[in-house]
Amino acid sequence: MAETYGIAELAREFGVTARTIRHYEDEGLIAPSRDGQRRVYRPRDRTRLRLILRGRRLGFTLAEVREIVDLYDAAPGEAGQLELLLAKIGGRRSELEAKRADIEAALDDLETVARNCRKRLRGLKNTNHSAARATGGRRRR
Amino acid sequence: MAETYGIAELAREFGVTARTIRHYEDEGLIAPSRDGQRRVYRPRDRTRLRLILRGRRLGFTLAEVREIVDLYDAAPGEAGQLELLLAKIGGRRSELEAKRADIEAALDDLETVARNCRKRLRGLKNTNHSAARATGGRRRR
DNA sequence: CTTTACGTTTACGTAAACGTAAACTACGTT
DNA sequence: AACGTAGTTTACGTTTACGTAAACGTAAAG
Repeated sequence: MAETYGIAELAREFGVTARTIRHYEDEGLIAPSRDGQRRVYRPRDRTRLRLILRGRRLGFTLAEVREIVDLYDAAPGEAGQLELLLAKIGGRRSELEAKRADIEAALDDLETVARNCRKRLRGLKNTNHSAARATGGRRRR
Repeated sequence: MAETYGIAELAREFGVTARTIRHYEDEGLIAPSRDGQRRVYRPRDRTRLRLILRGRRLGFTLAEVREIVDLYDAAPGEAGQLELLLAKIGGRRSELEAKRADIEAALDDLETVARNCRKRLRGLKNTNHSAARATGGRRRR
């Protein structure tokens, strides 16, 4: 067991460049172990990278993403720490729900435009058909 | 009627700076009318600004946002145009749905962490209670 | 008449998130 | 021995999305 990955391998899998992954490391979002000088990524790092990229797709900054992924491997800790962690999670959840609401709204808006669009299309087709039967020819007025 | 707004007014309402709004204009995302040199925003512009900011919150670039908002006031057009518009809308809808899926996944993940967290909290409390009754004192081990 | 509020353009500055290139190492292959 | 592949660090470059400052105009209020 103990699956490992090279940086190029990981980069290919996630469709990013090695530079990007190294950048995330510079920013403290990921911390692969090393075999001498070479970075060695393990499943745990792979998971983190997945979370990072998902965060980025959702428009979070790297700083925000770091805070989010850090929630995932917070030490077991004592009661106070756990409650603080829960509070942070609650905050992030609210943010995500707000974004989801934005998305729903955007989808609704797009659907409205699409409906309008289809209606006009039907209008056009009917007009063409009537005109075709009435004048035996092209549209035009 | 014909409600109008100054740039500062609009900025306050949406919690952005005037600079930001002007920048959106520079980038061709909004085009207020003018009273001499001054920008005059009308309800239509206000709506566009809302759409722009929503797009930004969802992590779209200004270039993407422009393409999106442009879908909203595409000219009535002919059949071909309408179908192309519908196709574009379909594309954007897919993007939004992908983002929504990302959000759902993120929410699920957070919920899992929270559940674990609460479980450990309950564990701690029970340990404390038993220890308190058994030893009349603090936890530890 | 000056202050205050709001507005304008122009232009340089900046933070974030990488891109890109250089210069080098190390390993397995041909 | 030369080559390809994968990796490393260092460092300057670039794009995006504004921030910030300068210098100025306009109009109502004290």
